[in-house]
Amino acid sequence: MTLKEIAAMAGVSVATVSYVLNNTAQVSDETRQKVEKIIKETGYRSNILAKSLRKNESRLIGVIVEDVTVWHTAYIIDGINEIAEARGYNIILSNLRLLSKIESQFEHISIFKKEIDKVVDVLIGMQVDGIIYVGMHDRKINDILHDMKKPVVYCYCYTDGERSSVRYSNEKSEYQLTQMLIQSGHRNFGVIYGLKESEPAKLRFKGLKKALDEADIELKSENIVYGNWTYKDGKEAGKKLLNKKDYPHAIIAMNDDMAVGANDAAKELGIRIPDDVSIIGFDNADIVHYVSPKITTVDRPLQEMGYRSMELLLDSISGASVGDVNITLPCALVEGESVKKRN
Amino acid sequence: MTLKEIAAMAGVSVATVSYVLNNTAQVSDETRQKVEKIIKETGYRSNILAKSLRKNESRLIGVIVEDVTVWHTAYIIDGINEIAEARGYNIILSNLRLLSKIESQFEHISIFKKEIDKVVDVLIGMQVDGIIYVGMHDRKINDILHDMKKPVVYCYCYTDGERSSVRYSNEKSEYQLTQMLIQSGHRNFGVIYGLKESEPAKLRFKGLKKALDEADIELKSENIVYGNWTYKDGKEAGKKLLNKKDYPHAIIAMNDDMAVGANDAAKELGIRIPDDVSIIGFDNADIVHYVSPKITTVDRPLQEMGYRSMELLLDSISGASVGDVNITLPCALVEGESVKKRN
DNA sequence: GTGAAAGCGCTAACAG
DNA sequence: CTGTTAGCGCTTTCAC
Repeated sequence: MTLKEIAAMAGVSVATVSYVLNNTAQVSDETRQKVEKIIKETGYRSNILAKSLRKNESRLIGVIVEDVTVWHTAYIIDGINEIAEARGYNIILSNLRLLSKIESQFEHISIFKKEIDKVVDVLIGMQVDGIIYVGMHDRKINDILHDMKKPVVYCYCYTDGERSSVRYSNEKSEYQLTQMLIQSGHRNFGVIYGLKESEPAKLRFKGLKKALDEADIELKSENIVYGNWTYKDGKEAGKKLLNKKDYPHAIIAMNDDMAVGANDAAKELGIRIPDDVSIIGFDNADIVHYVSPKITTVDRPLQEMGYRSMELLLDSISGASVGDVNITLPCALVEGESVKKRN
Repeated sequence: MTLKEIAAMAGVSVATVSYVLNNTAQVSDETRQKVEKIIKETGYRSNILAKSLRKNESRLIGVIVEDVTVWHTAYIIDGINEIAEARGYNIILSNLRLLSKIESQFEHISIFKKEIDKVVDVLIGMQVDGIIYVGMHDRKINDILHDMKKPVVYCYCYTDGERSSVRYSNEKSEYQLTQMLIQSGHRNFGVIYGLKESEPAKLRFKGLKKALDEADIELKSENIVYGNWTYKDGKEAGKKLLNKKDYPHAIIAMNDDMAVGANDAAKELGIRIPDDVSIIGFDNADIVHYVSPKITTVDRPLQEMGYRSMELLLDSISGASVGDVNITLPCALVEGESVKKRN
């Protein structure tokens, strides 16, 4: 079914049908009804490709995700999608599948420039109005889309230069969690640090250190143990921290997996959580709701990051905003049962 | 940049540029190099929209997912994506976001026919070559896309009528798990059933019953307890099953969340897993790798379901296959530490 | 109010 | 080997 056929059936010109369809000119009631009837009967749907070509705007957004199976990605896509639906945009999803391609050496992402270029080529070929790039780790990356003339927003990562980005606050969230522990009466701290070189780990440390410093609390260097974000490392770290006489009474694990590991370590050592030791995590992973006691943690605003990314992009597309905007959204405390008030 | 401009710069006709670009006619080396040079210099990318319009094929696949945040969805998308990339197709993702819209009353999905129609309208308008519909629960649904003339594949759900589908085997997998328990020497069984009306639950029950019947093992009706797939329900069910003298020595939980709940129930009752009681789950959820002991379970071939769905669809598009094909893929046993061999 | 016609960027006869 | 040209389905100016 094409416009032309509808026009023929209705005995009017293609222009008139187009007017009716888009409400773009005055059409007599009689004609309008005639045309609408035929459209309904035939189930005609206009060809968006042709329309886009003619109007030189696709209402298509390219979403490049580093890996769709990294669980935060789905929630960000969900957020992007909601705004897209409301504003009449469609999403082309490009999945780089970095996880299976590079395994753990994600820092060498620049190697994948070629693959990304390929994806971008297609997206631009599809005439997308803009691109959102969703990272699989929160970190700074090279502006992979540097030669993109159209608006770009980085989400769950960021880049140098004139590019907008949407992230969550690592530093502030860990700062607040730590403050909460301090206010609960804790003074003797242990830290289970994430991957030493990782940016979120550094930022989270900065946040907790700030809170401790402000309260004049010393953090002994032997009470800082490093792990690689995994349950296993968390358990080992927990044992190191807790298997000594003067073990810390509050453990800040930089993510939930490690917090859960430490929790299990405590159990094995016969140390009660939260009565003997309080533990907090980060991320609000599913797992914290299954373990006992539930681990107190912090929830990243994933869906919200999707909303904001899309809004930023659309503003940029419509010209409502220019230049780069860097948004850092707050995380929300999720209270579990792993923190004890001491007084 | 358009073909026309490139042609002008190279001093040839648009046809020639098109020939070079698509390798669709013999072009002299001299001309080819001249054109290629300009293309490279200008970074020209052909307009896929225009090409699709002209060729009347979009190489676009519509993927409708009931909810992208239901975790299996991401893996299926990943699988679809991999094939798409290899075969030169692009994915338009439509996310119905049913989870937030209907919460638990997903059986009333027909209400959402209107929303789905809207999505399909857009997809057809985009001239997609076919559609894959990814369910959030494994079940039979009305053929929501009944008036689609183009190929459709249902994934993680199915429908009546001439539609292809790709699923995993509930019945056979539970059958095999149960056989494994029987071979390990178990004879006294308990079942933690999922939502009574749910299809996977019924199928899984059918599978386990078949294995028990074949081995002439009786399943006492008081040893069947129902839950709603949640950790909490699993824990309650576990208590019911285990808090009596002659408790079963092997518990078949119909999913991992409930298995983990039952595992915790056992712990609270001082019953050792797997020494006193063996437990199995279903789904290979993340959680089973965190708990102690690791729960033996079964992994659904999610990525593979994505592959097969896409392959089926592409075969149908190319005319390589006609009629509906219904594929049921096997699950893979994931051995944990929750099953004891008794002899 | 309505229609004729140009043209968005591209492909593919067809002619030379 | 290369160019001319029609036309994919649509919007939009301009005329009537």
